[in-house]
Amino acid sequence: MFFHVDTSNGVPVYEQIARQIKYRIADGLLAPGDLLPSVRELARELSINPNTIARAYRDLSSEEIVESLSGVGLAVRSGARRACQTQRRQLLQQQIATALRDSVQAGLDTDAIRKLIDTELARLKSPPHSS
Amino acid sequence: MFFHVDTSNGVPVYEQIARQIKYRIADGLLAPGDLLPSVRELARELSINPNTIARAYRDLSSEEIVESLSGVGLAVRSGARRACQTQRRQLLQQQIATALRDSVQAGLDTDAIRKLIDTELARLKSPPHSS
Amino acid sequence: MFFHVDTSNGVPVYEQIARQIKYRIADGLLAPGDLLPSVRELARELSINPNTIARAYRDLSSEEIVESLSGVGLAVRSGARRACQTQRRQLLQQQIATALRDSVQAGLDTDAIRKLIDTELARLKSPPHSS
Amino acid sequence: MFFHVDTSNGVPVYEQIARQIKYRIADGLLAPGDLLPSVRELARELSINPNTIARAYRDLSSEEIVESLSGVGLAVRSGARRACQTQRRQLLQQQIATALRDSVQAGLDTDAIRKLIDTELARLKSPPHSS
DNA sequence: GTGGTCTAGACCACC
DNA sequence: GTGGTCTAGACCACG
Repeated sequence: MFFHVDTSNGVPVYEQIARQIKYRIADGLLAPGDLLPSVRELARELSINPNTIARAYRDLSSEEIVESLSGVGLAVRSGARRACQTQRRQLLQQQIATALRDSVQAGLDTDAIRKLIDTELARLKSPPHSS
Repeated sequence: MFFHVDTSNGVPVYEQIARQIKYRIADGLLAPGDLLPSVRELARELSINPNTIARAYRDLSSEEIVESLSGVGLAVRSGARRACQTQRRQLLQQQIATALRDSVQAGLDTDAIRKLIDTELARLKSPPHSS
Repeated sequence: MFFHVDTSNGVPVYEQIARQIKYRIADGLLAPGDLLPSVRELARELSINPNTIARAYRDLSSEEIVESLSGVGLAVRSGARRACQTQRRQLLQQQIATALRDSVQAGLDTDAIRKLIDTELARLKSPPHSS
Repeated sequence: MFFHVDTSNGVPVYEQIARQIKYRIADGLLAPGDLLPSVRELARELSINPNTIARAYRDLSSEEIVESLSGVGLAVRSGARRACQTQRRQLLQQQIATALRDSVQAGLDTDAIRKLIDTELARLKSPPHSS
């Protein structure tokens, strides 16, 4: 279990963790019945306070992505994959919608927006030398 | 001065205001030498805490977009337009880049992304019933 | 704002608080737009750690019962009353169903169950001398 | 020995098991002198951690419902039936009392409560399609 | 002033 | 061993 957490980008750590777990579930890397890494283990691994991990796990629980098997750990629930896929799609869709809406509201026309997008897509395919 | 503020989208109110002022400057609607509305006037107009307006203005000042003419108010500085245009482009570019990068990282291919974008652009032109 | 918390009955404190707030909303004692008592204030009043109150409030937030007005506090959301009423009804219904099911599973017949219920209802109307 | 254990209803598994054994004793299905199934046998049968069974048995022992016959197993004690019947009644009575008290405290009147109960009793006799 | 995040560490129930 | 609750206190963003 390798996660990437960036403590300095504004996004709460517990949310980064929850999100990455959801992505793994969406991709089938974590299948229903699989156990999440234990709170203490993941905390040690990421050098993060166990409570922060627990917070991420609690959120996943209350979203019914995982369920707590008392004394055993947290297991991915059966309907989780589909839910995670849906969530991811909605999240991206909303993010794109916001970016586009802001662009329009900032006075850019459709052509200018498309140009921006093309530039970025091209850059993603062949990432620049540095920044 | 009419601004659209949305208190429930996560973006700080002061930043929404500062950004919209920058956009107006970028478009030439606010020209160098023009005065911003007074803090208390704008606060009343938008039904917003004056501290919030003050914070937006302070940010604009420290970014050297506007300058304080003592006893008069805050005036758009001479080099502001160019700076605002640059900032706007960078901001949108970064936002779009993030959305696209996240989409790619989530496993969507270029075609799927373009499809999403087209859907959203169409929706922007003819906004849906409610949603 | 008076709440009754019992730290020794197994039910988590944060849940007792959240539940009592929901009941107040269901009864209209807290109307949409009303602010909850501040975390620190309620913590002081109940002699409870602020984090515990915050946990209750966070749960109410993620259930969309209340919304956070940045820098202002937590306000009851518009659809909250109905949701709280529904939740309360379901909770009680489930509790009663469980009690009845357990009674049946324990071998009691319908008449015996009804007798138990009548006894308890009578006791509720005229509470006993001591325990 | 067939038991119904539900790992997802909050009630500890060991308590569910202990309780069902008590119910059997109360009904005379397990008579004084009868042996409980061995820990490992019951654990295998229910696909449950042996520690959990052991915990249930330990509780029954310390409540003096069963006694350990060394080298033989756990046997139901002579006074057990009466005690189990009393316990069962008290347990159910308390559960029903709690449900009723909560209902009253939530503002339901006696008629509404009776209606709820009738609905649930009817449902228990002819269990619904699924739900 | 407000809520939100994170850390640190204690204690509990369950398996 | 597991997760869950609670306390205590620091720090931050927002109004």
